[in-house]
Amino acid sequence: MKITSRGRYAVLAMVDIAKHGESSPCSLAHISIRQNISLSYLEQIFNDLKKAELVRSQRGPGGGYKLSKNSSDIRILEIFDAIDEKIKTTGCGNNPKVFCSGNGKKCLTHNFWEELEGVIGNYLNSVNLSDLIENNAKMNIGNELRQ
Amino acid sequence: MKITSRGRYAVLAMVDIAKHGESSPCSLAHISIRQNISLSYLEQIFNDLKKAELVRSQRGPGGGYKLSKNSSDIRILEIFDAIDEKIKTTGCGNNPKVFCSGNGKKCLTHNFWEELEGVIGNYLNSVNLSDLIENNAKMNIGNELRQ
DNA sequence: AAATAGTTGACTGAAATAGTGGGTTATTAT
DNA sequence: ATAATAACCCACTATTTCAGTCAACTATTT
Repeated sequence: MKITSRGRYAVLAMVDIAKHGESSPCSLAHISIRQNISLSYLEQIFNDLKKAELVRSQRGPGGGYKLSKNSSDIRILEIFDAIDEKIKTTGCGNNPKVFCSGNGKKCLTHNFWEELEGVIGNYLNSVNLSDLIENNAKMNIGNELRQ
Repeated sequence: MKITSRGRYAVLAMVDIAKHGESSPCSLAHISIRQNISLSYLEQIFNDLKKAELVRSQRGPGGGYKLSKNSSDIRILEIFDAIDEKIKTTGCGNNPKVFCSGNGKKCLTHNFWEELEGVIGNYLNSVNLSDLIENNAKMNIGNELRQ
């Protein structure tokens, strides 16, 4: 169970932009250098981020990308959705027609995996870009569940 | 971000055994049929589960695997650990020497990914096999975080 | 002795991941 | 105008991981 580089880069690049403020657009070339991410790879990722309208682009010299809304209004889950970083814990992908076992019935663990999916989704939805800049990242949430 | 078949199968097979009770050992052949999992694949998985002492084996006719402790004492996280299903959200694997950026410093998002790792780990640690049999799987935990 | 069932290790096909590379188009500054 | 910049777009590839197969061997029970 791991997060892809694509997912990590997307969030990292968005934080980079958010950190730079609203003043002028950030070029991918700069992000690439600052965060040590391949430029071409960034281009692919930002293609998706733009389609999802999380960023706006500006071409030409001095151009780059800006957030399309306030950093406190962009949740990490939105970024995941934008780049199609799926949270997929079940084997059947939750398609009711071809459930886990293939016989149309949920397997013994299906509900559990769905719950896990919910736990992860809720957390990703509870953190936004400005939280990450403050670097507190809601440090307390995980502990509420500790036994 | 997804769980491998290996991880899903391991938990599913363990639930299968737990469900069958303490009476007689479960053969992998039977689990294979009941849960629709390749036998050879199960063999590999149980090799690890045995090494981690989550199950005990009995060879020969009538043999198979039994849980090594009470089903309520086996947490899902233990199963993940046993088969080396890592929860790996950071890019650097949390090795302090080669942190995210390669320059020894944590990237802007490092702490966030670690927190996510904690959230997932806590959940997996809060559910045991007997919870899954009852199929309630602590249905309420995910909702505590919902906003 | 035969059947059962665990144990072990090597091997393979397919898919996903993580990039690379080259070229095109729009915009700005000189 | 023109040159520089930076977004945009598409095709391709190497590597790794995943999922599963196959074959041979060993221990135990009936």
